[in-house]
Amino acid sequence: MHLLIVEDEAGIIQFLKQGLEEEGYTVSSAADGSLAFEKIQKENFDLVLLDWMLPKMTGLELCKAIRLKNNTTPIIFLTARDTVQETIEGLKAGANDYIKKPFSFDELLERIKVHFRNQGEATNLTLGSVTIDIAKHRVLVNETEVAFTQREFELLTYLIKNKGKVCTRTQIIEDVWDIHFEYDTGVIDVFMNAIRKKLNLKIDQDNIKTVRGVGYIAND
Amino acid sequence: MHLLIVEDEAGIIQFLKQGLEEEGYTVSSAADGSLAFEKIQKENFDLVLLDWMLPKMTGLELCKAIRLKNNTTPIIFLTARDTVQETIEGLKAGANDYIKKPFSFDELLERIKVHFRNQGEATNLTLGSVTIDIAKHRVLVNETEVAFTQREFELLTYLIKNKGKVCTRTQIIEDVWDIHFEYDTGVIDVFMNAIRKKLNLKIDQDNIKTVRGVGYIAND
DNA sequence: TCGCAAGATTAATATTAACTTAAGAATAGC
DNA sequence: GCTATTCTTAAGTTAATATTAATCTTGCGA
Repeated sequence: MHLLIVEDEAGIIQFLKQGLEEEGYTVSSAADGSLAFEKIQKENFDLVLLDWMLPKMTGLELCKAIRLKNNTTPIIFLTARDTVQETIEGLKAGANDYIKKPFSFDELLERIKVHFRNQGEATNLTLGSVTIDIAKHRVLVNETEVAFTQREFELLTYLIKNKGKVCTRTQIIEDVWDIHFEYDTGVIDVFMNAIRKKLNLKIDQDNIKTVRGVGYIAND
Repeated sequence: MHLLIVEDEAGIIQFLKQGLEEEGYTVSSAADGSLAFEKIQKENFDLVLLDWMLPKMTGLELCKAIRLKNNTTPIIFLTARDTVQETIEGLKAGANDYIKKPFSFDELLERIKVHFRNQGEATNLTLGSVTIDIAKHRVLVNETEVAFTQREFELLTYLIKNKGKVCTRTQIIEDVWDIHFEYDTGVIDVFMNAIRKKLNLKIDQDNIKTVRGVGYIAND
């Protein structure tokens, strides 16, 4: 994980850098907004810690600039100002979070972890009595393992990851099969059939419903 | 977007619910932890606002319980306590964010939006007591689901998206049926009829009016 | 107020989408 | 290179939905 600290006070940089590196992060820093902007364009950071007040370009301006480039790297503001209004400005400008100075290092660390937690895959997915262990590539139905082939597994996890949302046939073909052109096929039906059989799901009443003319939807 | 507020003070629920509904969210509430836990198991919420202190089961316990079930719905803590240590506990337990009471409604709103920003547009359309959940491809009339076919669904959402504007028959045939040449047909009537039946709308007084010689218009 | 045209309603027919199965093609493992 | 497994295509079947057409109702102008 590669973090960028944008901050003009060398002492704070030093303090953060040391602590974060001890936690296993790779840490870079930039002393002002324009330097930071260049770095962000060049390298891919996993998260940016951004001081609200900076020389040359304020943190808020930098944040806006980054988002204008359609860059979605998570940004956490470090702000001394705690008026609600300004905080809101930051979030509106596309920041993902903020933390008020003075903050404890532990608190910052937890905040950072929260942002990564959501990105790293959850290792377990569930749908009713079905559990998927992504890491082990296993599917359990009521604690009992059921053998799934690769495609079956991918299709099922896709549906479960999008639990509660309709997955259209087009989306499925794009995201699971990675086919990006108009494509008329019956594969999805075949695999849905296989999955339902293995999970003992009835077509109408159970966890994976077909939405006629659209696609499928999984629900607990 | 469907939010769950877990909070024991009726006044706060009322305040939040009203404000959030005005913003277009669907809002449910639960007065204690165990009730909330049941609801979360049954329904798919897009986000949970969780009071730190609750009767029966504290917010922290509830949060842990939810995450134990591999449920990854975003959780925002509403906390009066602002000691760093406890906040960190919440984040460690799997919460995604917290906000300190007393908070301004705007601040809360921005926080919520931040969580949704990466996920996509709000997916609810409404017309009077009718709600359309695009993501789930469902139509609710007074909280009750009514089955709609693909065409019915498309026609209804088209009318609602153009709420307040007259949709001419030609526009409807073009946009909903995708037919771009002169075409004399009665299909629209048939579908309007079906939709009105399903929504229990009277022709004259209700939300979808006929504009004789032109087309139809939807209005709250 | 009569007649006509637009719209509503209903039933029948046509069309389309999905399910299911089986068989052939591709792939991976030996 | 052979075999077993998995993936894909294809075709038959069924069920759901869309459309047409025919009839009934209503609103509106002459």
